Amino acid sequence: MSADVAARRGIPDASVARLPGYLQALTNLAERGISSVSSEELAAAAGVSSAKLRKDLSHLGSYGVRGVGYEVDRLAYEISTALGLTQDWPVAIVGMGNLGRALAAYSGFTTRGFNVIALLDRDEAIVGAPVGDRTVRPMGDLDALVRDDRLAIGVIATPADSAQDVADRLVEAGVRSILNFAPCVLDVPDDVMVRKVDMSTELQILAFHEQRRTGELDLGRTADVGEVAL
Amino acid sequence: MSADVAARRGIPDASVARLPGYLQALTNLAERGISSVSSEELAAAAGVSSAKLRKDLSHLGSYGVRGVGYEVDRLAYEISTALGLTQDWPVAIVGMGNLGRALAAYSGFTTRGFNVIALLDRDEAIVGAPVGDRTVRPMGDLDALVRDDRLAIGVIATPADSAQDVADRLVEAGVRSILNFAPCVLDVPDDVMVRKVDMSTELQILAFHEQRRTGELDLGRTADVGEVAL
DNA sequence: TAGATTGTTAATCGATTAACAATC
DNA sequence: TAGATTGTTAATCGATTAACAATC
Repeated sequence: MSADVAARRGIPDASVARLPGYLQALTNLAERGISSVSSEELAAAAGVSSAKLRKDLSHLGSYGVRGVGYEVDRLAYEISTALGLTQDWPVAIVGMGNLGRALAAYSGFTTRGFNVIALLDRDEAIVGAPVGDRTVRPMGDLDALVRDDRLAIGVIATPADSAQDVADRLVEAGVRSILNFAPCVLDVPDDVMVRKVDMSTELQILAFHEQRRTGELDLGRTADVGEVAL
Repeated sequence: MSADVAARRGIPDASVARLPGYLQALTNLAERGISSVSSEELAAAAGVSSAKLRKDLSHLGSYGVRGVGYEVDRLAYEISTALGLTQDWPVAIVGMGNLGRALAAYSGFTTRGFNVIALLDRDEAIVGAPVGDRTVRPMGDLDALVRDDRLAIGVIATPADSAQDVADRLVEAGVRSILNFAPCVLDVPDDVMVRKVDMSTELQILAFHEQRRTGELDLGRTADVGEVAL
């Protein structure tokens, strides 16, 4: 199977998840005026092994030159294309609490490939209020946003207890990609993709390893004590 | 090997990453007054398969009852213990921009298992300013925080270009667990654990699938065109 | 006991890694 | 050509899944 066909078929999820990191590293190199890079160098910049990088890139096609490396601009373009970032995706943020406001102000959103076209909130008391240079809109605007502005991605920044309701409304309006910041599992149809960002989950994973670290001192003593009866 | 020993040895990373989700689902059930749950029900609540749930829990020990299920409170306690959440971990947030302020106000941080003991910023112009009911402190306070307050986890909420510098200072002060919100790779010693939360990475992954979805209409036509020569 | 559900096994699947032939 | 580095192969590793014996 040619690389071209591989690119059209499925790129492994694990590879897709690393492409943004490569793109970021390449953008960084370009800003520093570097025009060519080896897999070894790019892998180091992205924090992965060079074998993994080359394997990942091989799913996109063959854009390197043996003995030389990759042209930074070219590879960045190819990854952007693969990720679908050559067009701007309209994004709406729902929930104008602390987090929602921070996300609305976050420049990373508005840069490459995304365009925050609306801020919404369920609470009528907040609707109409200004947030940055935008005005908070009611949930009822969702249908029009999907229809008229091709809204594709919904960001949920509400508390957990209203997240499912917001998700239902997004799906009903026709949004099929959701980024969920609320600490809860969303129930959506199979054709809707949800990705979750959860800070407390990440902290808990850190706590696990931190505890393991401090607990290690005791292991030598407890390891041969034998099993503890239930 | 007994389950007890398995728990003391390594729990697979993939399992550890799912434990917070189980804990969340269990907390939810407890709040709704449900005291017993089967693997099938809990798995549905956490959004995983029941086989995966049972396999994950088996790494912790044997806390279910065959033919009955799991006691909600007991299992929540065991997972909390495994994750190291029976103690409070002191956390410092570095970077008091939009995101840092939102994180400082985020209640999810202050609840179960974590305690935000300090907000810091590199910028002397911000140091001393109030954020919520706290005062922004200078980076120089890090050593004292680690020494006197057992600071264990550092949250980096700075722009990408100062994140590495902040990470260096955290490591120098003795912090070995870092949650990085800046969109960049951090270079740290092997014994320091970094987890990354990156919203634009998540958006880009959504864009990939969104693009694939809309591109699917063309696949029937292009699939049998044959290979495109490089 | 009969029914239900866990904990574990073994098979499958997908991802990672090392090594190297291809080739610039 | 000689040196360097890609793209790919094959081996290894770890994670997922289905099935079921153990047992409440």
